Amino acid sequence: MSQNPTLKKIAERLNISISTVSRALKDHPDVSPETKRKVNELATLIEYDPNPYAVNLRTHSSKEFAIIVPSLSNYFYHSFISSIEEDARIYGYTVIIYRSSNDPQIELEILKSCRHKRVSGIFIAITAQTKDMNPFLKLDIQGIPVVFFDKVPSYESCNKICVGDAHAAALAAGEILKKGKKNILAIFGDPNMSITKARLNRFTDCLQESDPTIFLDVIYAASSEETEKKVLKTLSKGLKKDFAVFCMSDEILAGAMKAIQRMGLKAPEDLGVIAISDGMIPQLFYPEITYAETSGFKLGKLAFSRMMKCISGSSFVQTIIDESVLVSGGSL
Amino acid sequence: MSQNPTLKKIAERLNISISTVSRALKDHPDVSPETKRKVNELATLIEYDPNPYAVNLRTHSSKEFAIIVPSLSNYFYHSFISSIEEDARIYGYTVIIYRSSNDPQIELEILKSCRHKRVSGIFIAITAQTKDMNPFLKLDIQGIPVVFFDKVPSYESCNKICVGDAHAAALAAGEILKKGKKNILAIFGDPNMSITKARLNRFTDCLQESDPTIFLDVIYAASSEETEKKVLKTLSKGLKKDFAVFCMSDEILAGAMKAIQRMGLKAPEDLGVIAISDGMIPQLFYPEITYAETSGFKLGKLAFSRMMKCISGSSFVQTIIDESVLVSGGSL
DNA sequence: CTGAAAGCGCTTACAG
DNA sequence: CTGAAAGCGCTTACAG
Repeated sequence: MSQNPTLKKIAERLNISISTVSRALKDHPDVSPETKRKVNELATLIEYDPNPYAVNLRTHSSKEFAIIVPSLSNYFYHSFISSIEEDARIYGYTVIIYRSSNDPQIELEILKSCRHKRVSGIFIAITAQTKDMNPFLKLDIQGIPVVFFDKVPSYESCNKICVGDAHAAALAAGEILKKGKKNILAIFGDPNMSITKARLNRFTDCLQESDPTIFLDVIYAASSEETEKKVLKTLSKGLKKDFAVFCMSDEILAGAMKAIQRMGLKAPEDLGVIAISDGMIPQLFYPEITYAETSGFKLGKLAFSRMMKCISGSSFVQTIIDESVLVSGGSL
Repeated sequence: MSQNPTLKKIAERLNISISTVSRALKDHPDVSPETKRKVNELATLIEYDPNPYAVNLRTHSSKEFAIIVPSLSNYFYHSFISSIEEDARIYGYTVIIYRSSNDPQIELEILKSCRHKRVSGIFIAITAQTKDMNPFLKLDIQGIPVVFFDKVPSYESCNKICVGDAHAAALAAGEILKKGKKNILAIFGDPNMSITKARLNRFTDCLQESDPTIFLDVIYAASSEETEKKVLKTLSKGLKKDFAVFCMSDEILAGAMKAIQRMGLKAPEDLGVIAISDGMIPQLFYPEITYAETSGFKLGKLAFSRMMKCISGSSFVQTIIDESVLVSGGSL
């Protein structure tokens, strides 16, 4: 059983005290250059690395960020996570990824575990049912900063980094108008989610304000399968003139495309298709689907810099909105 | 600053020793029922939860599993991770997810961090370039079991849980033969990966043994984009009779489908399409793509039970192969 | 049945 | 410049 190298071992081998070794390793000004050299040499040789549990027990800091997401099967979250990991690495932080499975109960357990582990900070996209803000306030009191992203609570006084839902919806609506579409089938997700509300309101407002003659059919679907069924039903009634389908998310886009292909229809010839998306699914089709991009990567950068401000003691909270751009794929 | 509840606080309030509190909380037989009751009551009240760092420092065990994957943008890994998380929760373990980004250097850092954190066990899908087995042996010596899954090393003496690569390839080949396809374009990924070799060998063997008149064109592509380009080139030379495309992975399937759609071709009328896949991408198309399924979920169950055997002291190693099933989608 | 004590590996105020 | 000592919060052999 090869034991891990410890400060004690280095101290013994070098015949100096543990305190001095500890200081030498942190380049403390008190220690002589000569001692530092010797200590560092040996430390490198035996691959010394401080025991994180001991350090944490002493210092109460973990150099660890937690990212909590409802689901992992989502390209948007991947890019968010990648983005955070990239920055965290630079600052010497480790990233732990937790998945709440969209279950408030599991989310609560994860939060508790984060509290006990005294993580340095938490990035979280909450579940659709998360109502109780108390666990988050508790974390705050303990000095663990929380940065909400994407799926955020309506509670005012917290740090939120959001996709510009309204803006993305406006971009999509604008493109629909530009292309002269008059009959719109718009499909939205769970009406409880903050993002659904924001996207829906702006989308309908934009269309109706600009052109009152537009016929807008709004439907909701909780899953890809439900979307497919509902779209199929609508399409099988026959295609209207200047028809376009708007999908508020990737999941919905997947279902809609299934129905469209099933009916043997082609975009943009038979109908227009446009979505709000992270860009993965739109690119699987030809022509690629036109979409308003929600970039997890950019959101990650914004969230990380907000987090670092919290850690360095800034107590004021902020809501940051990342505006999307329109990516034209030829489907509209 | 609200301090965390500790054993000491409970002991003080109840006027008993810390040792007794500790024992009462673990339901140690030495402690009187009455004391246990009082301790548990107070513990629940003040939401006591042991400090994981202190526990680990004492016991050298973390009740934490690490899952290391090259990439997160992969439905197969999601289902694997979900599967492990599900089981881990039951046994009181936490799961940490790490992403190596397919970089052996980052992988090494992660392994080191796992070692220092003394995780209870590691599930890992290695990068395409991972050659050095030493870090894994070191972990083994330290008593940290490693279970390789999906992307596994060729090194014999370790625990491996694999997709039945050869079997999946054979399934696909069998289906191609059954449908009477004679001209096959087969697209494979990085030839260094163990899974590429296994899939390629069995695929070609199956086809050639059963029907020597079959014309097989094998190409390699490192990415979705490269696949698209190469398939486009092949297709633009004109379609052969009884033509089918085989894609060894989802990434390749995505690229191939792009090219096929671009050429305005339809499966199964113009050509057959078949893949080895986890099932997410095949279901985006209509008709759905026929595929040999590699189920991350099942693999997770197998890997977890292997891990638990390692933890309970079994020192013998094992390679487990999970055989796929064919899912017919209508594209062949 | 209960408690005092040692120790896991580290950091840091205090003393020299 | 260096070291002895206390303490983070827990567990557990030892003693009673």
